Amino acid sequence: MADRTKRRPGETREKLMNAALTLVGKGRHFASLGIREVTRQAGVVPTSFYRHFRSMDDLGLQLVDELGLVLRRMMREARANVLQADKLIEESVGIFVAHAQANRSFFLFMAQGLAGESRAVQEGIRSEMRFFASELANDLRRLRLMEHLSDADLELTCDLVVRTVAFSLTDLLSISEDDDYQIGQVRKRTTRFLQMIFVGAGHWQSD
Amino acid sequence: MADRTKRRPGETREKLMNAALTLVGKGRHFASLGIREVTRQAGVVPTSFYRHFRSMDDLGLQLVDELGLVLRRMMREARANVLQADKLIEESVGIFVAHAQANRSFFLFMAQGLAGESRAVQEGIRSEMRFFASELANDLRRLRLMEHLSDADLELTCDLVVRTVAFSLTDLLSISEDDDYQIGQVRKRTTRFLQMIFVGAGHWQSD
DNA sequence: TAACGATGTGTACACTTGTTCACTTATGTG
DNA sequence: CACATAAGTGAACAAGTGTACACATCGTTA
Repeated sequence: MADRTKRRPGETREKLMNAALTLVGKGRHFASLGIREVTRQAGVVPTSFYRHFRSMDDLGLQLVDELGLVLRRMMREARANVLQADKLIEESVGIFVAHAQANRSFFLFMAQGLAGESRAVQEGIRSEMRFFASELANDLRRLRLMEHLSDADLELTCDLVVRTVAFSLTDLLSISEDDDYQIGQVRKRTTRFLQMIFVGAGHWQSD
Repeated sequence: MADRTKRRPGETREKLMNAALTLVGKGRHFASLGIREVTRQAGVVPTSFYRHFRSMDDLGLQLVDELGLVLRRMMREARANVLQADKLIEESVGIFVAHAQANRSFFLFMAQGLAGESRAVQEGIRSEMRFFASELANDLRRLRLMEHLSDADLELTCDLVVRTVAFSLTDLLSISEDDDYQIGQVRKRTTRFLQMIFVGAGHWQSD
């Protein structure tokens, strides 16, 4: 009676995940969300939740998986657009900031999850970051950059870069979505951070 | 009838703050704590909460203030113990790790608050980190280190250092309290991060 | 077409939650 | 000492919570 149209499979599942993200985007913390709250936001009856998720933690885990996709899309774009090495850092940061703005709720969820309540979600996000760092290391090798570094030191550098960018994320998410001046400030600052790290890596002696 | 002893002023207030920290230490997220839950943990009747705090956010804010004291104590110890410049990084990281272990719940709360629910708590923690960074910059000036850097670039460097250490915090807090091997790994890794940053700062051209 | 499994719905129940109110008790100052 | 004020208490309430159960509906496959 309530629904007069046919159901697309997995529709409610998406609605629930989007609802959780929406609430996070509105400033709520994921750990404080309840099942009823999410289903209400999704326009779905509470019982439906259990058809798709065992618990809130479970939903969080599945969000981490989707977060992985977002990150991969971002990497692909960066690889396609960054051509010359001298603008590498600046452009990459630009792309990152753009993606963070476009998927605000997702990244908000990621930033929360790093120190979140569910150990599994925490580990999932950490794992995504490790993957990101190792991909970055591959790219640098491919571009014949930082060739004097040992594999371990290159990995160290990339880890530091990813952490720095992730922290900038929290800066970005704590300011207004359309405060272009402040966004520009964060971008400039992040760029300088990375430049300083790469200067350090450039003079690093692997011994 | 329930209490047979005299009351020390501010005792319940402390009990409540400690209760919140205890729960955070047990793996809960601060944003998901409720007033009743905290009072229960503190062994106090729910109504008492309102005698000291307006809301959970309020309690969070007051925790941030105490966090400030912890950080200041840590800085003082670092200043007293770090004598020669060549071991500066290693020893500072050691002191930091020791404090993080000794005040686990406090730092857990700090890590959570950075991407937390309350904007005010978030801003408070950020402000503590800024203060920490500027103190670090003062110390480096006093020790006649990094004299080739402009004030702005020195501040940039210190900010990056503090961020890196703060991120290591989340590594530290996600591993077991008494897994000495892993703790040593985090310490080594953090030390190398900072060394790389300072190599970068050492070769940085302020122009 | 018949039957089945996956998905969505409505109702119900036992708890927990935040907050209020009127009350007792302790503390410190005139 | 008396008294004002701060701190702690217990009962109560309306609202919200997670979860279970039985039932309805859809798409697919036999």
